[in-house]
Amino acid sequence: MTEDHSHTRVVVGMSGGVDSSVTALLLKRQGYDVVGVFMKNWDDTDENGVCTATVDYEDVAKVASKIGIPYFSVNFEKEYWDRVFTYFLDEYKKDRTPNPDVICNKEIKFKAFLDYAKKLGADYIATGHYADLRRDADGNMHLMRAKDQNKDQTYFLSQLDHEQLDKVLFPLAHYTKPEVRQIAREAGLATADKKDSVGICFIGEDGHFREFISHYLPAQPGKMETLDGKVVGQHDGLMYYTIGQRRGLGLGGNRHSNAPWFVVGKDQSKNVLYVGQGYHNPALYATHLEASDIHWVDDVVSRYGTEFHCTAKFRYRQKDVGVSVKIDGPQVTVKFDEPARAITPGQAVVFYDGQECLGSAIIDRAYNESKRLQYV
RNA sequence: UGGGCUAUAGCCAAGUGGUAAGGCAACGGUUUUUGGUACCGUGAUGCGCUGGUUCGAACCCAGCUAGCCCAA
Repeated sequence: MTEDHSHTRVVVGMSGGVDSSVTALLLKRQGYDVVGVFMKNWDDTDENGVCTATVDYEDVAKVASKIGIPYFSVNFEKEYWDRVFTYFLDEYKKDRTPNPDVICNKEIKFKAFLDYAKKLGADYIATGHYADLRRDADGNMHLMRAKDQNKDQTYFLSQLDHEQLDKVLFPLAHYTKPEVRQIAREAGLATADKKDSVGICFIGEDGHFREFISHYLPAQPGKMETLDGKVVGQHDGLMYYTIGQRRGLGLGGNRHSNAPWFVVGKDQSKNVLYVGQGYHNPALYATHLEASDIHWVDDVVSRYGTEFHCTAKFRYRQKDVGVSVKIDGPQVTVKFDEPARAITPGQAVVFYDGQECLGSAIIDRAYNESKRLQYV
């Protein structure tokens, strides 16, 4: 039996990429009243007056026309600047490594955009995220990993709550990326073979990370030292480096070792970047961490109590590992079953119970047994 | 200014007469809705300089230059 969705309005966040294009297509085919909306969150007009968002919006127009849905764009530059970009800069000022996309989803795509869609009379919003949803017997929505485990994006959605998710559809939940592209090709969508976008939306894909931040924050060069205090080079500013980073140090091998160098710590008060050789450098391994800004999709405490075992990942596209969680008010302590590498302040620690994404917190500190690791 | 040692790509470093390994860095690419990581690819017509021996030298010889060590 096919349900009649013709009176259910879904506003699709269309980025001009293949994923959101197919999202709109699938919903249209299912008979929903689909409206495509392009979110403009950043003014990326370059010195030539060309704006890549314009190109993306043109792709949205082509796809929407092909599918046969109305479309338009909405501007969230102000909200994005205030809620995402300001946070982004504040974190870098603290020499931490923020994850703006997690906040963007929380504050813009599933808040500002959701509110906006409601005003348009939307029953749901939909995005091209690879994630799944499951409603339990009590009617509460749960965030689940996508069928395509390789593309699963629940990491970035981990700060949403079930009330937000109640109004969301993820049509790509059970499709793999290759299938999505195939659908797009068969439907003749202009974005079928468009390259996936990567990188922070406001920085672009060309890896101009340093140059970009230098426009907003003053860089303060200093020394690179080994943990035993030997000066081995100069750094361009602590904010440009993240824990576990290899490239960009410019340090070569020496008579003692030809192993690659990695960032193994920072000391903001001394403006020193600590570096060490070897991927498995002991200074990169932690046994537990402390995090704040805890956000649970559902009421985890009533389900598991304040102490429980689950799995977690500390960076996107990393396999999750077993952890013991202890919640203490606004703080959470996460102890790893096995030592974990490059636990970085500012990044999200995302919790899972099997296929379900429970929520996340933002990492503040990492420890190796009783010793706090010097990471900021 | 007596003796000894070493001088090979940005940094380490193989190679001791037959036509320049490898690692690190750097650069390019793949992966990736964060920054990264990982993976793949790219380097010396030349081995401190100048001569010599040899069919042929980074490798042998001489001189020079630089650095290190030991004696003073």
